[in-house]
Amino acid sequence: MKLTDINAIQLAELFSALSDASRVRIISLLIEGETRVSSLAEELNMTESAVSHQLRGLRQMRLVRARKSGRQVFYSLDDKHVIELFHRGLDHVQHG
Amino acid sequence: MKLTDINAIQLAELFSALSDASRVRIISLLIEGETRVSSLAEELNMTESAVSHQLRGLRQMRLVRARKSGRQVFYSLDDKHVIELFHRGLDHVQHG
DNA sequence: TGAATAGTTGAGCAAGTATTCATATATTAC
DNA sequence: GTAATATATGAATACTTGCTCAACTATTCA
Repeated sequence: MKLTDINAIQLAELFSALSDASRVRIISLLIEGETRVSSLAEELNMTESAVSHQLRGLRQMRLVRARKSGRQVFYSLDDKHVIELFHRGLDHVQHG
Repeated sequence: MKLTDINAIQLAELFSALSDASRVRIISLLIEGETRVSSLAEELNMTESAVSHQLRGLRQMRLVRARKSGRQVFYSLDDKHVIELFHRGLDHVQHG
């Protein structure tokens, strides 16, 4: 496999994006389409602050993108590879 | 996406397996084939104890399997889905 | 203008994680 | 039997992470 240390760290960071149930649920909602922060918070039953903190991490990894409209901020996925990873993982946990 | 809370947690756990650089490197070596603990430790420049602790986690997630031979223990991958996830992730970090 | 709303941010804390170190167990060699 | 080797394990420690709370910015509305 001959993985560089850098690659190992980058891979770990990528998978870290999906290594928390809150982020998994955020990604799953964003797969449906662009969603604003307060809607995410409501659906996930989390505070807006908590959601915002997670979105910041996802933004820094360039996995989501923010679009501001008035005082609302709409988030959407910025990386389709993550969707593929998500679906592969879901297949795995759902049917072996 | 309609993800149950259970599914979200399971997904997060699955991705957690690859969310640490040491584990990523362990998996990458095991993709090459069955390897004993001390070889992993040497190649990864980690103590055998640290490797053993990580292997325990991977074993509990049923991602690796142990085969004992004399006083050595050989580990191999027990879940080919993880290899696919690994390769998808690697594609992503290597060429965008 | 001021009040209300949507979201972000930083500090602080509790819980979780990866490693080290010392010890324990199992197997082999003598 | 004892000594040496390979690995596993528990405790301790340092670090990381996810959340809450309070304060802040930006925008809309009256």
